[in-house]
Amino acid sequence: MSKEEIRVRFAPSPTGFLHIGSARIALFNFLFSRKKKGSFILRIEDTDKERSKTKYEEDIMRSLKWLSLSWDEGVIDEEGREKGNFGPYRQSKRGEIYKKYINHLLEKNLAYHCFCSKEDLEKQKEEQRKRKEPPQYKGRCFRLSERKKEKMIKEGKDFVIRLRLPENEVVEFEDAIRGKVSFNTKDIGGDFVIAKKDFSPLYNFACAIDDMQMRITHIIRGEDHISNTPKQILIKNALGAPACTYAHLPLTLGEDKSKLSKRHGAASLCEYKEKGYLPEALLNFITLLGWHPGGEKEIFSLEEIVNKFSLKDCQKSGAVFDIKKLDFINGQYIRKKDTDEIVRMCIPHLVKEGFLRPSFDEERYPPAYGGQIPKIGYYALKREKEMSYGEIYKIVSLYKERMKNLSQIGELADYFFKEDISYEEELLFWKEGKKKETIKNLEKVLEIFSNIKKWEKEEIEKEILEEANKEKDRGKMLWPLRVALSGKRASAGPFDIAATLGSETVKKRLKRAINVLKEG
RNA sequence: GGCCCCGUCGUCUAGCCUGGUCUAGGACGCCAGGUUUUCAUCCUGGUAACAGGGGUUCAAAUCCCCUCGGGGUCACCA
Repeated sequence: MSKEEIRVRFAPSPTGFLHIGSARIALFNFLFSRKKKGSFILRIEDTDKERSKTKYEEDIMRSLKWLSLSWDEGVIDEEGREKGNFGPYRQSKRGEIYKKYINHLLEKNLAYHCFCSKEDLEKQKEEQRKRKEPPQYKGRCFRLSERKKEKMIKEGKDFVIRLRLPENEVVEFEDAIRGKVSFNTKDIGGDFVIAKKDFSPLYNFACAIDDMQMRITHIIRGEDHISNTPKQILIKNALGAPACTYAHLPLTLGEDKSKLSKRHGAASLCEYKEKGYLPEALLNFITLLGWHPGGEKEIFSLEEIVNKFSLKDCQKSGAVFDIKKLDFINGQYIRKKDTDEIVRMCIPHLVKEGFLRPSFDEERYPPAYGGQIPKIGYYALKREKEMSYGEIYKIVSLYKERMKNLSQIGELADYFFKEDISYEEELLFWKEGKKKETIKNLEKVLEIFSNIKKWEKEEIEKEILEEANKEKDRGKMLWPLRVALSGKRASAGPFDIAATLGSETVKKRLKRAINVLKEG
């Protein structure tokens, strides 16, 4: 490791699924490290034993991998393996390291035991509030005599460890996005707690120690950490650690402009994955949330983004997450992507919705999302027939240009996967079309279909169009045909549907539509 | 409330540092028209913003100040 090496970290706490907002923070760290040819480290901040869960840790890693944000150091897999020379990379495994530094600070008299009870502290704060002073712990226990302190520890009295702060000092740091930011020590709550009685560290302490010990050069994180920064700097200063650069990214906001959270609907990454958003599209979209390279291009590959990336081009104000734009970008990516891949990605959605059942050995080919779907047969449950990969391919390609996300395939193309379709009788009428005329036209179409030799789109189109063009308004024939086949107000084109559906089903649906009209 | 951060179309943003080229550009959305049997796509056009007020200056979205507005944060959580 050379001295100049840029080192950044993403340090989530596994207390929930990976969120769009945190994914964005991870992304910016990743981009910066790649741009600077530095290292990207994944550290798990699991000091909160109550709320940290392995399943969340797994979700975080899986989501990052899904987005192809790979990391060079840190916790690398679900089995708990790690990679890198500055581990452990889970805070829960770093107890000894923290203890060492706490003792060091205690010895140097830069930290001290505090025996004040919660009630005591509450009282102190209350008095300060009355005097209109900023509430802060001014170091009452710092002045305790050595003898008294020893005695209280021996008696087993509860205590915490506090960091001794310089009074009325300005802490200043350089923020790559905002420039100079400064705080006065009197405004940060006084001598704050760095560890509990059992020497287990609190967030700011663990974080500062880790960043120092892991030689992080650039701390890129959300704006909500801006007020933690002076505390962490104070800790590092007490330990004589070198300063590093900070970059506080603006927050990702919900529609109400508050910090994005669960209550703003689908917030976890896996939900977007399940809805059929492409990782490249999501990545492209969240990159644009608070970053812009200038120019008018908006669709970028990860590689292009890395090349153009700069913290200077980051926005200072928060960005509202707009699903409409994500949909647009996702649609662009779906259209651009290889059809085979889109088909393979759509199949799990069709399986999930009960349209298809793999007729191969599921044990051998688990149809997991994103996994490789074999190009062999499926069983269409609602049509009670086998369906080849080729058929499914045809259907999906009809919708490739129409989908905003892959999970729409089921509701959009359901009539290909169901034997019986239903619809309102009136839907069959074109404009002010009459029932009699519609029946006549459908019967005509049925007759043409019965005489078609080659059941191919071109042939069907030629024959039908020839007849339909006899009318001034060919919709009179084409609209009822399309509705009879799809049952929908909006669908793919009638010739595509007919060709894909096959002559038997087409004729059956036409006859049924005619009957519906005659009986209705 | 204290402290901190921020403020260009409804949304994401370009422009701001290094005032004039800005009657403020692009994208999403929305609206209209064209293509299409329908829907979607695609094409064309339109809609809409410098938070407000003071300075500085020949000239301010751009520099300074104030006000207002929004957000973040104030734990023995992270």
